[in-house]
Formats: sequence, structure tokens, C-alpha cells
Amino acid sequence: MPVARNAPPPSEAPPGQRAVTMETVGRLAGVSQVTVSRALNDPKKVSPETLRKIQEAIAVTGYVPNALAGALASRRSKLVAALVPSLTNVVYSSMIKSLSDTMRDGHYQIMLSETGTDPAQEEELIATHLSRRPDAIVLTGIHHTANARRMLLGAGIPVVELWDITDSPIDLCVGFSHSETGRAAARYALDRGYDAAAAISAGDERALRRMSGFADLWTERTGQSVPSEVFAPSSTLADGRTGLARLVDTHGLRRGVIHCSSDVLAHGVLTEAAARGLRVPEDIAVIGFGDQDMAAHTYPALTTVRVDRSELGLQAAKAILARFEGKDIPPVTDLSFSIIARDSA
Amino acid sequence: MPVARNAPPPSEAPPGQRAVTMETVGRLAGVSQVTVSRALNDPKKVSPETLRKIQEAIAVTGYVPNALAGALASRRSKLVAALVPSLTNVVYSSMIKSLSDTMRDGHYQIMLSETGTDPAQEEELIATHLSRRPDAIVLTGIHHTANARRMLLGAGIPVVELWDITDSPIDLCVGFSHSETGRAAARYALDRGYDAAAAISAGDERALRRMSGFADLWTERTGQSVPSEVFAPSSTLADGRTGLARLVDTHGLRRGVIHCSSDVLAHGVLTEAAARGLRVPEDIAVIGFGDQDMAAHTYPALTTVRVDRSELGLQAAKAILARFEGKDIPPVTDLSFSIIARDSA
DNA sequence: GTGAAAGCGCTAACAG
DNA sequence: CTGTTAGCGCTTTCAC
Repeated sequence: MPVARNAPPPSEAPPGQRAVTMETVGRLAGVSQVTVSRALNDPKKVSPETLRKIQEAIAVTGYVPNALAGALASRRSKLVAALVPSLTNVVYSSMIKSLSDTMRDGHYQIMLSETGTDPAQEEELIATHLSRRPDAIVLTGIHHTANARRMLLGAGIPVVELWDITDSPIDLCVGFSHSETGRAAARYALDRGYDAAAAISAGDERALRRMSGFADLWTERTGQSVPSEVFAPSSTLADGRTGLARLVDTHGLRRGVIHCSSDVLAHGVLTEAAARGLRVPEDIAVIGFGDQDMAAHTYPALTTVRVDRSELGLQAAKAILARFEGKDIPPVTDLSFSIIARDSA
Repeated sequence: MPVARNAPPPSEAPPGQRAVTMETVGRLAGVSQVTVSRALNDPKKVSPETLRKIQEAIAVTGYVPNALAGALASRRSKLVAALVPSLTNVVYSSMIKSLSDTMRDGHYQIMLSETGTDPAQEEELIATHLSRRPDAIVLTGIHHTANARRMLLGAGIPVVELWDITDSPIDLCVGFSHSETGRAAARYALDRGYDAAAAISAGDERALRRMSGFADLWTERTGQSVPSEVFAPSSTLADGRTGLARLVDTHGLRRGVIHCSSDVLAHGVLTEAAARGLRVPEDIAVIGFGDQDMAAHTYPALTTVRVDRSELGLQAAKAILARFEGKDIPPVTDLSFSIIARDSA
């Protein structure tokens, strides 16, 4: 292994060293610059002999193509922008992984950024991403500022809104109905015979819709109200613990099923229950959301709503790729979800 | 809310609609294209009156700057590439978050990609990222292919290797000694009076060095060997559970302290212990690594090695920014770590 | 304070 | 199969 010790030039001013360009490579190989371009983008169009010479020149010079120039000239950046509320939430990052992986097969690269839950900040990031001239853009959710919509529309590229559905997407959307997942969870709980319910939710818009779905159906069917605790938009194990503690200590909850807007929150409830010596599901039953990897391995194993995050990323990628090929495709993809019954409820 | 329904043009061929350029904006504002450029990059150089006209024209046209062209001309992309082994592991994503946040203040954007643990795949991604001409690049770890090192060196930009330290960084490195964290954990366990030890580790290179550090010191001091279970590079709760199960069932471990290469693994051990009715820390004590958010909220609360992931991202960002300003800075930053004593050991 | 000219490094026609 | 000619939309001198 080469022991490299050197200090790259300061990067304030443009790098001093003259860039190695296709011109350089071409000169060394005894051909013109265009031929180098062809050798790289469409090798079939170049004779084996000159191809060899060019490859040699590339190796010698350590040439690295300038995708900036390429994108400018071809008007195709091979870049797909993706904006998610949080980078640290596996729920999004696992979806991004499948998106990246499928797009990579088509030689597209993902430009990822974190928007938080503020549409204004999202708007700003949309602008900076659009300035990099991506070939498509993927957003989380269906709520964006009016200005963001204008920019998106004006960009003339495929726009995919993920994680939710609407009748009027900007362009395409793939997701599912959040309130329906909540209603399904309530139906499941009712079928199981639980006769009291509560809810713990993260404060973001989609999580709240899941909670409302649960509470609404529960109230419709039983006439009971559903006490709830709402936390910050990004849910933590600690919030789940606090949530159960409050439900028990201040709402006087003794037993029943608790609907959590995420598996992490549910895991927190499980943890707090263990710490308090409450039996799950006998005393407290818990339903999570997301079916993260850990859900099957908590103790007791978590009953949860499964949404296929890889599928989300995959469908988004497929839709984009289809658009690139000029196919026209249905604007909204309604992904299904299901209740995974395990031991916690 | 505007109800937009429209189908963007197919993107196979270059988008049909003529792009709105600085030229367009300038014409509308009655000035030349350069003036628009100045208005955007250095408003002071433009008279208030024309500035106003330009801003108006920008609003009317919905002009979005083309950062590709800007980067090509200025030889500065305002882009920083970052490569991490995993997007879904909070350990990396939380570091990326602090890196992004600080770089954003300097108007730099992060281009993030996932490399997995294979240096060859990393090399490939380094190439594609370098082709986008980032102004700096951040890598995970200090092991890279020889070819990757060449490209990195040739790029003439700041290169930061994160999460580890070495005497011969490619350019800069900021991290800590992994084996030292393991040794510190062993010392802690010895001080606490534990007289038997085992280890569970993820299979990646740095995790294994943490485990070795622990085992080596333990053996040096006690003469005992340390049974261990090693899993895939990305650790899961399930692996932690399996790890404890194997340690108990096949290695006949009855009691002692278990060193885990991550908090997630440790959480799994806690879970399996609960499922088996083992008391923590009386029967089985557990030491994690990372001090993730959840570590303080497991039951019992996790004793762990804290490394400040935000600090990692922050220091990387500061180093890069310093380089941009032409300052020259120490090539290696050794970040400290500490043992957080909670209830699990 | 503003403009004209000359590229940045590449791809896209068009020739031959 | 290969080369020539034009740009892509900006920033960077250098003038005025």
C-alpha cells in the first residue's frame, strides 16, 4: 500500500494544476478530443486499436471525466434529487437505499438532502437542487409551498411525491393512505377484543393522520374517546417511554391497546412497560407502524403495520425510469399495507 | 392550494422548452447577461435600480440558475462528496447530518453515497463522485484501494478520512483509535469487578478492532480468553439476540460482561436477556458502543462508549472550510471518547 | 456600474 | 471510423 503524504493545493483559488481533459488524453493517444468522448460513451464506434491507445492514455494520465461539462453539453445530468424529512430515520433511509440502488443500475446518481418538516425549508432545498439540473426529483409527502410547485412544474422533469397519495399530484405520486393504516389498526384491535385504546404519535403531518384514522374508527365503533400523547416530528425511544408513562400516570390508563405512529415509539412503550412491570399484551397491548427490522425482535415481538419501504423506493425509481423512456404511466400508485400480527397486540 | 395537473415533457430527449437563462432575464430587465450574473453573485456591484429590475425579471420568468454551468466556468462546484458504508445506520447518518448542516452554512451541498464495506465498490463511487468535481471529499475509514488513493490525490481537493486515525492519511483524517475504545471498555469492566467476559461484534473492520482491543486487554490482565460471536458488517437487534443466545447455549456462558461493538447489538443482548429471564447486570452485564440516543432509554439503561458523532461531522466540516480558506491545518485530529456508566454494566 | 469577449470541458450534429 | 464546428449557460478578465 502506497504511503501517501502530501498536501493538496489550497482550494480557495481554482486548483492550480491544469486539468487533465479529453484533449490531453486525445493528444497522448494521437486522436482528437471527440474520439476520446466516443471511446468513453460509445466504445463500439471506435476502432479496437485506437480504443486501446485511448485507454492507455487514460490510465497514464489518470483522467477523470468532467461530468459537469458533460451534463451542460448534453442537458442530461444523470442526477436524481431526493428530499427527505430526516436522514437519520431508517424509515426514510431504507427507502432511499432502494431508490439509489435501482437508479444506480440505470447509471443515475442520487443527490440527497434533509428538509426537516418545514415546507419553507423544503422550498429552499428544492431551489438549490433544481439548480444542479437533476433529471428527476423525488419529494416526501404531498404538501409543498405554492412557489415550490411552480419551480417543480417549470423544471420540466419528472417529479415524484412519495409516502402519500393525492388526486392531484404535481406529476406522479406513490404511497398509501395514512389514515387508512390507522383505521386498519383500529379494526384489528377491535377484532382482537380490546375494549380500551390510546395513542402515541410523532407530531408530523402524516403520523398525525395515522393516529386520527385510528382514533376516528375507534370512536365510531365504540363511542369511546381515545386519549393521546403527541411528541416532536421525529420519534424516539424516549418519547415512547414518556408517552406510556403519561398515559398511565396522568390519563390513568390501566389497560388497553396503544396505537403508536412508529415502531420506535412502540419499542419505547414496550420498554417502559417492562420497566414498570406491566405485562404485554395482557395489561398493555401495543401496535406499531412501519415494521422496521427490529420489530420482529423486540420482546415481546411487535405487532405492527407493514409498509414496504423498499417498494416505495423501487416504484419511484421505476416510474422515473419509465418517464425517461417516454412511456406515460399512471400518475398515482397506491401501495398496499398490511397488519403484521405478532405478540404485542 | 393550487391544483396542478400536468404532465411534464418526456425527458429522454433534451427537454423541449427553451431554458430560462441569465440572457433571458437580462433581456427582460434591459441589461446584459453579465449584469444578471453580478446581481446574483455580488449584488453590491449592481445599482439598486437595475437590481430591482433584475429581481423582477427573475420572479416573472421563474429563473433558476444553472449551477452546472456556473461550476464549469468558475471551477468551483460548491459540492462536497461524502461516502459512508451505510445510509441506514444512524451512526453514520447522524454524523452526516452535522457535516451537512455546517457545510450548508458555507453554502456547500453534500453529495452522499453508500459504499458498503467493499473497497472496490468504494473506489467505483469515488470515481463517479470525483467526476462531478466536488470541492472536497469525505470518506469513511482509512482503508482504500491503491487506485482510489491515486484518484483522490490527483483530484487536488481536500480529502478527509473519517472515523479512524492513521499516521499517513491521504490528506486529513479525523477520528479515534478503535482498539483503544475496546481497551477502555475492558479496563472499565475489570474495575467493576467482573471476572468473565465475552464479545459480540459486527464483522466490519473497525468493529473488529474494537473487539480485539477489548479482548486483548482482558486477556493480558486475566489470562482468560474471550469467547466471541461475529456477525455481518451491519449490526441488527436480531444479531444481538442471537449473539447472546449462542454465547449462552453453545459457549456455556453463565455470567460475565459482554462487550458489544455497537449499541444496537447491545440492545439485542438486553432484549434476549429479558426474554430468557436473565438479570442485567447481575447475571449478564452489557457494554455497548456509540451512545446512540436510545442507549439512555433502554431497560436497563445501557453502559456504553460515547463517541461524539456530531463532533466528527463538525470537525470534518471545519477542516474542509479551513482548507478552502487556505489555512493549513494539522493532518490528524484525534477525537476523544468516554465510557458512559449506566445500569447495564 | 456595465458590457464584450473568451473560455470552462464536454456533446451534438454534420462532414468526410 | 474519425474529425470539425458549434454551442451548453455560466464566470472571468479587460474595457469603457
